[in-house]
Amino acid sequence: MGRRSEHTHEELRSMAILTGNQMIAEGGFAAFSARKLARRIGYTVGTIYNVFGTHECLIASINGQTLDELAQCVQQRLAAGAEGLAQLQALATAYLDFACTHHQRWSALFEAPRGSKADVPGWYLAKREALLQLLEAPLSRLLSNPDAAKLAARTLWASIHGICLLGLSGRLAPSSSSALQEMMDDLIVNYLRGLAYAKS
Amino acid sequence: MGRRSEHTHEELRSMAILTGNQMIAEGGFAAFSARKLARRIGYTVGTIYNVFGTHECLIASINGQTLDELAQCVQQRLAAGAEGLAQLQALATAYLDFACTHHQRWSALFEAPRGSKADVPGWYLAKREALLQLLEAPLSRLLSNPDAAKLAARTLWASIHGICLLGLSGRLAPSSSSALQEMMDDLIVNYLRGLAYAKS
DNA sequence: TAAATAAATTATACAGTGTTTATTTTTTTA
DNA sequence: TAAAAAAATAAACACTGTATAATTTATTTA
Repeated sequence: MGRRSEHTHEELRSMAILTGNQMIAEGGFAAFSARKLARRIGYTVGTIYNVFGTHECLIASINGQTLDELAQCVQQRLAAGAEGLAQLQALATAYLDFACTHHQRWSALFEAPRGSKADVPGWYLAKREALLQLLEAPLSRLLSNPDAAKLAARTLWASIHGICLLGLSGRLAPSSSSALQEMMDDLIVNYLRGLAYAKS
Repeated sequence: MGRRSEHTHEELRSMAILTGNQMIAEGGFAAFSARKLARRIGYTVGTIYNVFGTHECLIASINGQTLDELAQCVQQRLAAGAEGLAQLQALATAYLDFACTHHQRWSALFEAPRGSKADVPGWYLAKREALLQLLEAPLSRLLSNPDAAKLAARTLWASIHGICLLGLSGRLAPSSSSALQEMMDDLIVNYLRGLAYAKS
């Protein structure tokens, strides 16, 4: 079979991203392969490589979709209108909730074999940076010093991430959802209280 | 070639673990494969499977060695005699230093494709638990409530881990060693101060 | 409209991988 | 010395990502 023109380039692209995410959601990152994906959308590996170029870029595209949904989830919860500490807690909770609900897909964000630093697409880095900004904004309102806010955002971001990662991968003793929620609150409440008392 | 008896079972075991760690240190987890390992120690894949049973168990054995060295590193720094906050900072610094120095091997601890929860060897879980205990001990001395100490240990452990992971994998904007050290101190100092003021 | 060109899809091949099985060689045992 | 057990290999299986050549269709050109 040769050229068929049943789907445009963009259609193929979104079909692949959708199906890829389904595969990961069903069987985890390990259950994903370009060949299986191609078979599921009724095409061949070659077509996949025609559209995405390389395996790494294919995965980045699939994970990019997950990042988008994650960002949307967090942003939505932020719009609920909490302020200060409560806002940060809401943010962490939203992140944790998403990671729990879309366990496999969220894990896949970090299971992609990392090649050289440069071949992660720029638009993917931008999506990640946007998420970090969501955390930095409320911290800037809480802390007067902008540099301190930047540092606090990165520290909190990495810590929140660590709790999710170790918790959801079962590398931490009690990894029930509520136990993780408790750790999240513990982290944010105490870290922020520490920051507040640092001024005096 | 059949049986040769040039090396005992235990010798083969340690040869494989040593060489496996070398391979990971040189080219990262992606550069590792059972076949290459076998070739490097002058044997065949079959022999590797004879000794370790499965790929997952082989990797657990290699990573177990890394965990041992990590624990030794941390314990050594703990013996330096700091107390309280300084002791926790020393612990985090030791962890970060090890992760920096043995970047690839440390990363490999978390890059192993995770199968079902049950097929991680029990002795491997024990090694991890021992590391967590190193953190819980000084916290127990700092906090009167034992449950609070347990929670604090897990929260801190996961957070320290998150900073290392995101930092060393380049998923955080400035990932220089000193920047990570700054984040570590930021986390520990403020989190503990928050805990201290919680009592009053 | 007919021919030439470009584009998309597949088929095929290559070098890997983890894993299993049968086979061969060596050592130990009886 | 003969039989049994152990250790190592070779070969095969079903995969994987990737690259290239061949084929079919659509588009453009003459």
